[in-house]
Amino acid sequence: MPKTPAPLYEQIRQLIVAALAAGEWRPGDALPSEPALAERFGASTGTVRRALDELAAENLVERRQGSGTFVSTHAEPRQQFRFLRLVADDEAGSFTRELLGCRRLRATAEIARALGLRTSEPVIEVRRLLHRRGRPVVLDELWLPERHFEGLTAEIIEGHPGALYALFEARFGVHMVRAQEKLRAVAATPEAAGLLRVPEGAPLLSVERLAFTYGDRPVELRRGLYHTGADHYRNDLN
Amino acid sequence: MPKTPAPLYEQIRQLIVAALAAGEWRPGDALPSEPALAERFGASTGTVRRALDELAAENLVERRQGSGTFVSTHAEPRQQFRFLRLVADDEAGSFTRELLGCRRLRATAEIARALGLRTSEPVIEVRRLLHRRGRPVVLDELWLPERHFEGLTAEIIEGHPGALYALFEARFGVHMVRAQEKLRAVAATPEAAGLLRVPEGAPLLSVERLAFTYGDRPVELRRGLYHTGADHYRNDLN
DNA sequence: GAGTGGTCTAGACCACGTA
DNA sequence: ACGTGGTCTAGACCACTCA
Repeated sequence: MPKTPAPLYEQIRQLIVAALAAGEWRPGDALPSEPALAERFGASTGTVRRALDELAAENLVERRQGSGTFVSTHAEPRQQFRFLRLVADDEAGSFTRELLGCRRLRATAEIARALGLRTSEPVIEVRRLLHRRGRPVVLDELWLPERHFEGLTAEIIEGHPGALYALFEARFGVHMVRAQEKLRAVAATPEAAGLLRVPEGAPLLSVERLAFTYGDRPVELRRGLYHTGADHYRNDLN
Repeated sequence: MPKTPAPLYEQIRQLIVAALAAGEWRPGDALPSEPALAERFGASTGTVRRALDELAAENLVERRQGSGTFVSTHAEPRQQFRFLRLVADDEAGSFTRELLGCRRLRATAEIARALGLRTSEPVIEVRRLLHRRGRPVVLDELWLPERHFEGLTAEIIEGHPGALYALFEARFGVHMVRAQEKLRAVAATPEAAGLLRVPEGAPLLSVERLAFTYGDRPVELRRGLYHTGADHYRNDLN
């Protein structure tokens, strides 16, 4: 039985993703208008429109009536904490960052497997704290393949005012598209307890995140320890 | 400045939701065909189609090519554990249920607030365990407004083979549409520790869920304690 | 074969943002 | 005033399901 080819709007969607991955349009840029894209792909505007709507639903592009269709960017205020689901119980207060360290090391087996690297390939490790109302609530450790983040240092991170993902985008051309998280409750190690100012062994929410760029390529492994005393992780199911 | 009226497809969407809430079509039923609905609402099939597509995206209906559009039901195998995000680290093994109790009581202030009841209105409390590979992994406590679940007893729960939400749907006509969860890491109380067979004070994942039926009416408050030793809570972000 | 949803098109008109 | 995306329509044809 001959397999039905993917519908035209899906093919066009994939072509646009490929163009995004190739950097034809950068985050924040406007895409060509619907008629222009329809011309380029030899389809009707309705079909192109469908492809763009799918991309908008995936948060790869953002549509603005009267203005155009734009490549999503983490630099935008609304996207700032797009992947951070921790909210204060009273919904108030924002985060401040404290960088703990940034160093180069060789991937452990676990990190290599997650990121699709060979063991002992170089990765960059970043550690930091997030505070809310002066109290530490999140201890983040993240690992990045060095080949995509060459030259990342503590100074660069400290010198950037926005979110980490905005920095990655602006400086290394790596845009995070989606992520997968695994949550567990764990007991605070002595080190984590000290940094988060909780008793040793206190329950913490462990959030292991694998983040992907265009084309489902994993480019960041992150492990967060959340102190859920006055904050909680919010999730909407449907 | 005169506010633009909601687009036609959105008005139609809301009319269909109202019909679902009124029970015009029950879970599992087929909706009328697109041309029939277009006739009923005085719109083109394209517009009705858009309304149905939105409802399908919200999981209120399910579309089956060649067959029709059907009201979603938790009785269907794929929907069985639609809201349960706990998966085994090795992705294998399924759950078995053990009912611990079912009793009638008066709503505490917290339960009343969450469910939009007056304090001390009657609610039904259900407690149960979920096991995987013979080990207890989830301790659930849930509270339901009695006025929507009149006559619910342990016998009824034990006599029903499928998921709780399928039972609620079949017996009480209450279909759960979406839910909101708040996650925290907590220390096991003596009782929870005993039931989940972990040491007292061991870290557990607390999952507080508020579930809604058609029209965003909250009809269930649930608190789960998950033992995340060999399982984790999975969440996909985009 | 009849009926359903899925794809694709062409075109009209509207609402919005920008200049 | 112009160009953008948003809504709505009408109709052709395809793919799938089921009797």
